[in-house]
Amino acid sequence: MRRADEMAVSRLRAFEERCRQKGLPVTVQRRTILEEVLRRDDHPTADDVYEAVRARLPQLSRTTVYRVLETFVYMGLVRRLRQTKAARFDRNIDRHHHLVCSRCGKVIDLEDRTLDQLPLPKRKLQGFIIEEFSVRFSGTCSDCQQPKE
Amino acid sequence: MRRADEMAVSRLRAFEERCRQKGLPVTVQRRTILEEVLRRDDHPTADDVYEAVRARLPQLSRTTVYRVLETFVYMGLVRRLRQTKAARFDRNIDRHHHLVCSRCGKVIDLEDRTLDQLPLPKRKLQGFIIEEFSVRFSGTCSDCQQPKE
DNA sequence: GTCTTTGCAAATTGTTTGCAGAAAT
DNA sequence: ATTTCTGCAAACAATTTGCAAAGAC
Repeated sequence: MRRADEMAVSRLRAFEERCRQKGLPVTVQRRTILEEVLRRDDHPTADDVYEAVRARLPQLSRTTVYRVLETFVYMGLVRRLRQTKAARFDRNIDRHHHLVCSRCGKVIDLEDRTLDQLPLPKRKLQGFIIEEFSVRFSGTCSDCQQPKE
Repeated sequence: MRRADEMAVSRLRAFEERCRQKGLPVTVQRRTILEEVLRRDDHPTADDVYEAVRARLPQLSRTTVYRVLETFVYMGLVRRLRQTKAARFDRNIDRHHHLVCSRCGKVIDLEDRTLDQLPLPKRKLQGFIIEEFSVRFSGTCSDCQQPKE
């Protein structure tokens, strides 16, 4: 079993655990949507997830996908990104950074221990209580560098 | 004349200059919308700008605001932020960072020379040609820390 | 006069809501 | 049995488009 699969399995267990704690039902939709999001590293939009999961659950509605993803964000299982017009969902909840292509909107994860160690400004910055940070690099991805057109 | 006003005046001149270079007409709408955006440091949405400018140009349409802001982004006069559901526009085009309130969505600029000096990863990172970067801190702003409710 | 922009209305895209029936605990 | 979820239809929010008239150069 690959590393990524193991991670997904343990995250699915954690999900069921947390549902029980909070009294939330574990439904097929929730499990299937979570599997899909954990499987992907391309930060799918709600609609991407909908299209992908519909293959397995044909009666699934777009509304449910939105609602379930919202629940996952609330539970801290996935993260919502707003770098592009449609929100994208990120299975990676650890501190990490992003490369965003300014032409096609593609978002790629960047793990970088050096960046992670940016000192979190000592607690209050302009009255804010800082909880997280991440660095966003923007530029042109390799696909978008090609086309002369 | 205050510092900010001087900046706005020179930016308005730069705008007219660039329009001439590119053969783009300088219209009342464009000048008025640009004045409004340069006046504000609160990253207004297209709709905020529309509401504000409508006081001076009552016949202005929302469509025009969207189109004009798009043109400004294209010309490099302002920057578009997508931290919240509706896009916000930022008059500050120099390298800077943001504090984003995770409750109310407010975005505050952060100037920090130390952060600016993060070494831009040497040219190609995962095939990307990096052009810019910025650090985004998220947390709870002072207004949102109060309400017990 | 020519070319681009503007305003309007309508279409699109992304997301949310109300409600009745279905599923999970 | 109780509570929460799901699907549907419809509402809503943000943004975009087609087209004729108006404005800038």
